[in-house]
Amino acid sequence: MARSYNDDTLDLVAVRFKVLGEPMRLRILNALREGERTVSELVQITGAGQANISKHLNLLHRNGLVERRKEGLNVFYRIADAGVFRLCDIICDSLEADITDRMRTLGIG
Amino acid sequence: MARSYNDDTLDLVAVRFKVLGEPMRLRILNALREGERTVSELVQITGAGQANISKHLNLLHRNGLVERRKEGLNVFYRIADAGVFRLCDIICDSLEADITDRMRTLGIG
DNA sequence: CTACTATATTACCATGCAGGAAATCAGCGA
DNA sequence: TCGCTGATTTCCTGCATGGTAATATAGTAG
Repeated sequence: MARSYNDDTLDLVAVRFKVLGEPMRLRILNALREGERTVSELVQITGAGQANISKHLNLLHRNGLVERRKEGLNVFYRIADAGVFRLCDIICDSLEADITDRMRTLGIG
Repeated sequence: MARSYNDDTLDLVAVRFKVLGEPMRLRILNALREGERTVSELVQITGAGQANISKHLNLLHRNGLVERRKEGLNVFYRIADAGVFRLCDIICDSLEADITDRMRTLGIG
């Protein structure tokens, strides 16, 4: 608790938040939740273009969120930092609390 | 644990990540850590322009991250969701682990 | 009323970036 | 070698958004 944040640290934290602030990247990470996947599999799962997925994976990799493993023609990606899902859970809790609050404010709850 | 994420949920989570993925907004939140502040105070603390801070505060407010209180000419903002700092702490831990890993890879550690 | 202050809003510019198409690279088999 | 496939990279376009200056709004004091 009570960790101190200087501007440089906040910049780094912001970068990571920004990386996670893209629906397609979250879908990719979510698809990797149960284990590693090839790029093609991720393309099929997400329905996005192959170049698009590749670029997102590159970004995720550069930011230490996924790891890669080459095997023949295929490249397998996997979650490098499971803490991501903890972040998502916290946000979901917060979102739910937010909705509950708004409903209470509106007198629905 | 093992919360399920559908696409709609991921979209909402991404929005929140995106809101937090801006250094200036993190600086604002960080400045609010010890208590409420007026817009002017935040302008002075962050060194940013007044319109800029106002817009960021508006966005933070719309997304349920800060609350406002009017008192005369001043508007006081405060943290609405302290979970934000938990998120930052998790990311910082992750960043530190990442750096440690890279140093080990380089044979420094 | 006017004048002043604190916020908010609008208009505009510049940058960043997601997405797609096409070219390129890499690895395998014939 | 050529051909095929998976993946990456490059180029381009359109949209979103951070920053700033100017304007507008709200609240206070005189």
